[in-house]
Amino acid sequence: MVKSIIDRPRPRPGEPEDRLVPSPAKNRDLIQEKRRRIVAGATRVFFEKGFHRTTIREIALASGMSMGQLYHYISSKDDILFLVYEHMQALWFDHLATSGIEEIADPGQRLTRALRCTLEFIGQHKDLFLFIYTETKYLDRKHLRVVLAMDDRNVVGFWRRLILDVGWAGDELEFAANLVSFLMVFLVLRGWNLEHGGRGRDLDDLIDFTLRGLGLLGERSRDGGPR
Amino acid sequence: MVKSIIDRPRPRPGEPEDRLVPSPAKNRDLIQEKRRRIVAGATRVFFEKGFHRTTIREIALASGMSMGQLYHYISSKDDILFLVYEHMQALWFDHLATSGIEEIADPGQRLTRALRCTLEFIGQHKDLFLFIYTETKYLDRKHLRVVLAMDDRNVVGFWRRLILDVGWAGDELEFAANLVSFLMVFLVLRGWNLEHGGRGRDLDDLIDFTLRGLGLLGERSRDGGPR
Amino acid sequence: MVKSIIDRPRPRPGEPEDRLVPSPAKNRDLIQEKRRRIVAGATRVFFEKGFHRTTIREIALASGMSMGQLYHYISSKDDILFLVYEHMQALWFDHLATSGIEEIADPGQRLTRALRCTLEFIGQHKDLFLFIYTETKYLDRKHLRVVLAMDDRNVVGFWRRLILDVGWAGDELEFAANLVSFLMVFLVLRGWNLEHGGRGRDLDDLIDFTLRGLGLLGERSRDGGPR
Amino acid sequence: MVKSIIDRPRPRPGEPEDRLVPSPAKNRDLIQEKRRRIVAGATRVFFEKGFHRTTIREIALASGMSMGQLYHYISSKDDILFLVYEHMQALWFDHLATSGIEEIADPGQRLTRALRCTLEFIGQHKDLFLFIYTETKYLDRKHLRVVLAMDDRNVVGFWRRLILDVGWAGDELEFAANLVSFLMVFLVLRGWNLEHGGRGRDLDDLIDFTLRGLGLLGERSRDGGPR
DNA sequence: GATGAATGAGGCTTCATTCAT
DNA sequence: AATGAATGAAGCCTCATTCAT
Repeated sequence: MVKSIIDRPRPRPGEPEDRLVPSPAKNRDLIQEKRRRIVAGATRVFFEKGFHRTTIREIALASGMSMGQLYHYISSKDDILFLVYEHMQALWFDHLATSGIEEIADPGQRLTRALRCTLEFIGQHKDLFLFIYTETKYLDRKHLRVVLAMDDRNVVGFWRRLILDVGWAGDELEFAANLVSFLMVFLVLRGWNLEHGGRGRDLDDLIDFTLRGLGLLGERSRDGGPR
Repeated sequence: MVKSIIDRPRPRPGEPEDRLVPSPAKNRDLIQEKRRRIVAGATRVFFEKGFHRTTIREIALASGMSMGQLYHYISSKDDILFLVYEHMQALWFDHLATSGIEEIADPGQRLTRALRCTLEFIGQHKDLFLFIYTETKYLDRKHLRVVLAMDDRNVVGFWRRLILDVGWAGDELEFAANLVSFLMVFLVLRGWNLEHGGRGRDLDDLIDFTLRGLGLLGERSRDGGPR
Repeated sequence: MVKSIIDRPRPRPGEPEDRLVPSPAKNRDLIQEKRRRIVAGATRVFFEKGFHRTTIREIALASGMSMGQLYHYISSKDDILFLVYEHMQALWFDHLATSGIEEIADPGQRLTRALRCTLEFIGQHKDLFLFIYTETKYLDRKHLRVVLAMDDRNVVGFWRRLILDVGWAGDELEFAANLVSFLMVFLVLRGWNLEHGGRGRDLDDLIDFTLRGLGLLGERSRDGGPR
Repeated sequence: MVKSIIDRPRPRPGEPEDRLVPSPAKNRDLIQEKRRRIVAGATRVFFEKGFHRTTIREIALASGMSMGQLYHYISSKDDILFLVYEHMQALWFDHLATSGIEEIADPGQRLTRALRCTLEFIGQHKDLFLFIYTETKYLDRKHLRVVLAMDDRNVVGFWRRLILDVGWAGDELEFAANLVSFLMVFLVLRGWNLEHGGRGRDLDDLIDFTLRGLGLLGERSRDGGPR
């Protein structure tokens, strides 16, 4: 069961990534290493100027590569957006994998913990999420299809399983899993006008709201509930 | 009190819009009329290709204007994005104003009605909201500042007042109002993977979830609650 | 002889100006009045932004006219440049005419006085001269020909006559008259790096230099010479 | 002392030119070579139509480059104007450097020789000087500041030193150096109405006039004087 | 005579991608 | 495998002039 919750999607040879982000390079490890640098460099500039306003030249510079080299490991600007997305998911899964969620026996507590764990992670990568959630739609059709599938399988799927465990069923499961997935980025996407209060509270409040919305927390109170 | 809930923000002479979207044209009515056409034309093409991929030439064509004429009534591509945003808010306020919300005496029922009313409106303008919520960040700093202020005052402010009426207070009010505002676009932003089920249910489910999350609905049940 | 020195060139009906700057308007006085306003408005904006960077719209605004009205009294942007030039010459001649130069019997003193008088005038209209001496070349061929002819007849001609009176002759006369004409704008065209010293001296120094260059002042000394 | 008179200002790495005319190109030699071609091509078309009426496309064509390539080596149209200016100064200094001026021991003869040498040079590059002296003012503030500084340092500075050597001093030095600098372009800027006479004479006449104006030539005579 | 909205060609600049070295 | 120079199609915006009212 553990495996079914956190199932980090590493692309394997011959798998989607290869078809989506083709490269003439032979050495698979080198490709991985270079792409890591590309993602690292690209995000840095993307966060400042957004996807459209960032030029390939700037990405190459930030990645410490020449433009020729860059195009040796990717084949279009869109590819980079896709790699960033993939990178985000990998990071998230790694975070979850080391959080001990899987060892929690009680479904309610496991869900609560997953929420907190995810929110903490997102809070640590605000820029990344802000970026992804506003730029993803600009992927070309080909990449977009895959990203949406990844999101449904990995992210929504993750919540689907956890919610299923607390006893949900039917059509509403799909609804609930998507909604939770959506709520997780609330603080980041709306963060700008929540600056005033105690940061810590927001996180608890959001978890409470989510659980209560799901009907897992009786009445409004920040002290009670299965944590 | 009625007035304080729905307070449609029409720009007056000398008001923000004039400074933000300057035009050499003298006739204010003509400006309004032409800008209406620009917004209508622009949204049509924006929905298809997104802001960045849409050219000014296409906008002019879709608006039935020459490029020169277009630039007689706006002064940059960003202006158009801003006008679209403004248009959305005006539409929303008009919708609320004719919905009879203000006549509902009970605060809980009024909130519920406002939620439904807003969701219906957003549902009728999916393209518009999908577009706005992913492109707004690309406004230049000048326009962005105003848009965020408008959102806080008009949209968040609307929920703030309604939530206040049901007995909330303190820091959480801000949190709650923003969260509700955020939830309203859930169906639109995530709509793509909720296609399967009965469409009608989603709306009710989201209202329930929201009210329950706010602690205004006792237990999970799709039959109960103040509708 | 007096007349031959200062011969203010007022265009008469059917004269050059009419052919060069056509207008459908009938009332000659009205044309004059409107054009005065155009020149006044245009120079104001020209001085700030230069000819090319100033738009017709700005000129209309600065002249307190509509664009339609503007084009009723001129027929191209170049026309305005031409009118400005003409205006400058008219101003200069008026200045000379009221300076009493003509009454000075001694040719040397008359020349000296004319130099000073011109320099003072130019000093009072720095912007105008700076503008004219860098933009004139942008006149279209038709206007340019006339402007050059006017300059040769009125400005160079003015110096030609004065220099002739002090006893010059031959080919050198042409050379000298042109050179003096050229020297008069030195302070304005180069003024920027002569800011330090006493402004008053520059004027005297330039007169001395000119007279000495012409061989009309024995040795270098700012005290001697026919003033 | 020799060195202090003709000090051709070649831009070095990290020097002004780099900041003023940025380029993404790496190879410095290639930049030099390409810019040489740009200047050569640009001047050819500038001379015909002036700066404002010449399009970037025409410059690219005349330089034998694509527009993309052109913008690889400059970053705005103004840059080109600046490069032309710089080119003119480099040419002039080269001309002076090979003229043997520095070997002339007598200050008066050295000055006279410098005047002639400069006039000959200007005469050989009429178009260039005519162009530069009427377009410089259209440089944007950033470039203009540098151009004026260059002129003051290189051109005016050159005359300043020569005049100093013949025994001038004080405030008048500045005045005299600027005036001489100004007089050098007289023939070019006014050339159009000196076409008739013997061309050769003009040059001598101007030198005489200048020296006499400076008080270095006793009386008016075209035979005497230190040549 | 007056108004100012409308035209539309053309200006400068950018940049993802390719390819010779 | 690596480099970075080269391409050229668009992109956004301007503005002198005309013309319907």
